[in-house]
Amino acid sequence: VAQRSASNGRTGRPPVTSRAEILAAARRLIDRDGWEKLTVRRLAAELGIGPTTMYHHVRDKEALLLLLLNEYASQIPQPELPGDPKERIVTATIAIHDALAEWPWAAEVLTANGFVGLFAASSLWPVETIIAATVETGRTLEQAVDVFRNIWFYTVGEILVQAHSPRRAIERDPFFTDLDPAKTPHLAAIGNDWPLLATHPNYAGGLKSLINGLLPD
Amino acid sequence: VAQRSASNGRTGRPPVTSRAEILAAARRLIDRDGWEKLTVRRLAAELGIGPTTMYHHVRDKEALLLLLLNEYASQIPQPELPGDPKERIVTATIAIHDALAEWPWAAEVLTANGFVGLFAASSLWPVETIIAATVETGRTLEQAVDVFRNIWFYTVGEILVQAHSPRRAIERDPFFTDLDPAKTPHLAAIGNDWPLLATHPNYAGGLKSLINGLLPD
DNA sequence: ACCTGAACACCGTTCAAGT
DNA sequence: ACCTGAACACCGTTCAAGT
Repeated sequence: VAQRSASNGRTGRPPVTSRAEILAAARRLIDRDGWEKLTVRRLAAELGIGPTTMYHHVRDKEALLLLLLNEYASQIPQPELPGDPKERIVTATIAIHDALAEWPWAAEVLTANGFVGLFAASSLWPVETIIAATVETGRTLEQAVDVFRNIWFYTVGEILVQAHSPRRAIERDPFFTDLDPAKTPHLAAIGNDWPLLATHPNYAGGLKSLINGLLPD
Repeated sequence: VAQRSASNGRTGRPPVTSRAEILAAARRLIDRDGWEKLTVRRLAAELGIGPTTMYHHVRDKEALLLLLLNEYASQIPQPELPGDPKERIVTATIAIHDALAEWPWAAEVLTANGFVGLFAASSLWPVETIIAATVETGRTLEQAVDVFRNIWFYTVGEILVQAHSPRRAIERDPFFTDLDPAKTPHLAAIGNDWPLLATHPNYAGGLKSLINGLLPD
């Protein structure tokens, strides 16, 4: 590589790594050790490079996360989309949801960085699909953006809450114990059953309800 | 105070601070310098105590945040609740939403810690209200918990996304510029207008749609 | 009983110097 | 052109020693 660079007309010290290698290592690190363990220094160690070399390939850590996110998002496969607009919205949304649910840190990056404006073009098909389908039902572009945003709020919330909820229901034994039944009768009745009732996830069901509420026939 | 402690039968070095003082200082710090600036060390400096004294009053930083959150949540005033169950849900939810929207870091703590199980009893009235109202519409307790969770997802998502969205629409000038109109025609058409279309917030509207979708008559 | 500073094991980032 | 280590300005937390 160094030789090629030289014959390429480029001069100076040959690179020891590249943006692509950095992104691959970051993904390896997250998959192996978890999202919290992705630090600039650990990443450098993973690559066997100096702790500050990354800064020659990526602006800073935030930019790294954004690159990582877009790389991941661009790999979300576009499913068969149904003809019915509302069903199409459901299908497209579930595709984003399931992809993000597998990589909850992605949703975290997304929230932490504001909004979809940071998505690269390659990952925008779900957004386009939802907007287009809404317009197809007779709504204006402005209303369609609104519909998308509401769906987005719901989806982000579900993923983040789910991601941080304790896996096992047993983790916090005394749940709604010692509640005053006079003030909160229902919660007192539920008591320790809350985790049981609340754990079984039904994202698709809630999503359909939301869409039906947003787009009544 | 030290003297009283002594006459109290207590011995040893008199305390220089208390849990209440720590919580008050933390809130002062957040309100003045922002949520990101709340660190154990800055908090100690704010109080004029050693950087590690906090650990004698609060288990660790996470516990501090939870205490802070519950203190804040218990201060959410309970509004007049309408008789109609669905309207009652809207009113109660908007009360939580508005309180959390003013303190977005609270929503962050809440997500970061899983779920409502961490709420102290004093802050549970909105949860109780939503569950009770849903049961009143003829649903089971299990369905009511589901309704609450869906509302919670939507609310948390809205607050977190809103909190991290850039205040001014102008911050990222080239928005959906240079999109391929063949692949994403609607987004290409929207282009730089996205921030304009997407900024005007309508939480209450989306919430009502969600509730209508979840609880059809 | 309560407080303290030193210390540990980390962060992200800048920058002058080196190849 | 690219890489490096030292350095800066921080974190949260533990713990022995002090009052």
